Amino acid sequence: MSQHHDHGHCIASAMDTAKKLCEQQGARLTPVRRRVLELIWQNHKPIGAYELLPQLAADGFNSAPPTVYLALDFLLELGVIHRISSLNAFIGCDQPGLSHPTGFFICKECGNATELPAKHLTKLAQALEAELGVSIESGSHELSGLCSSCRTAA
Amino acid sequence: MSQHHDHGHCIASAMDTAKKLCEQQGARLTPVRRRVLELIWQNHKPIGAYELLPQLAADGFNSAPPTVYLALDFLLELGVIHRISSLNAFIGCDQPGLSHPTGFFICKECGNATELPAKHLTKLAQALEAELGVSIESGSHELSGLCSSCRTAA
DNA sequence: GTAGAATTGCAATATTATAACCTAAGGGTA
DNA sequence: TACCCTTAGGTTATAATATTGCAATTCTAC
Repeated sequence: MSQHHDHGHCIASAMDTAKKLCEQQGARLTPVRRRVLELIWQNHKPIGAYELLPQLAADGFNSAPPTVYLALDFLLELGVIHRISSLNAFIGCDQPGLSHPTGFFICKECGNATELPAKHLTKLAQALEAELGVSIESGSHELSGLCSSCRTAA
Repeated sequence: MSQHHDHGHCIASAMDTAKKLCEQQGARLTPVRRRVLELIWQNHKPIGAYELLPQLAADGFNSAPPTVYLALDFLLELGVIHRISSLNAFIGCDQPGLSHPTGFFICKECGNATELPAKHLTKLAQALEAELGVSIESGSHELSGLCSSCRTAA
């Protein structure tokens, strides 16, 4: 993800994919759900549930915690967002719809999160399964450091 | 980690390493800190801060949250325990003292957590640094599924 | 033995997330 | 359309996790 990309495209694409997935699954992308997804995609930084609440309130939505958590649960289930547990925050998924292992790199300077290429995560999982004799069903990988832009700037 | 290993050895070894690290660094392994570490090592399952509190109380220690969080922070800093953020829980480190990338496999059946071999994690980090142009400073990998014992049992 | 630093005790509070229960809205079918 | 059923959202309360700030104590170095 470059620093100055066409972010409007990111949002449009994410909303479009969510809409399609809902249609496929007979699920409803209701106003609150749609708005939560838009808010999460307002940039590439993870956002906390309690940061979303006042923004929902500003749009006239109810702003009690269950409102946002229900919407977040729905979007997680649909696979269009992920939870970053080390930050207690949520972020849009780059590759929604594909079932894939997930992980993020979060720049400690600019705060942007980049989804990790599934290829490497799959490879790691396979190596670990072979070595440990376990069967891996899910996982999360949360890395931090400096992104390429911030490295250059520094 | 086998199901029926000599766990007394795990504990003794962990306590011994903590003591040595403290001596090296001029840090103090005070009674609360020692006890928290022992409690964390009572088995190989991650344990939450609020589960530790009543156990500390039973030993006559103060049992307000800051007590346990101060001790946990100290042990994290010393590198003898890790935090598993997807569980809001803490677990002893197998290889304390070595600076290494950390990750765990947590069995969803028995709850035991196994530390992932650093070798694979290092390799992943290198591949990601090359591909994304980032510099990785820290990370956590939290995988779940069935451990080999539970797979066999099932 | 005293000063300064580190540690602990203690009370309050912040942050994140869920439970329980009720009301309202959509959507299919007679 | 009218009805029923299911899903979604509203509301209140509370649970679970974690931190802040300050006072009191203990340790260590000098």
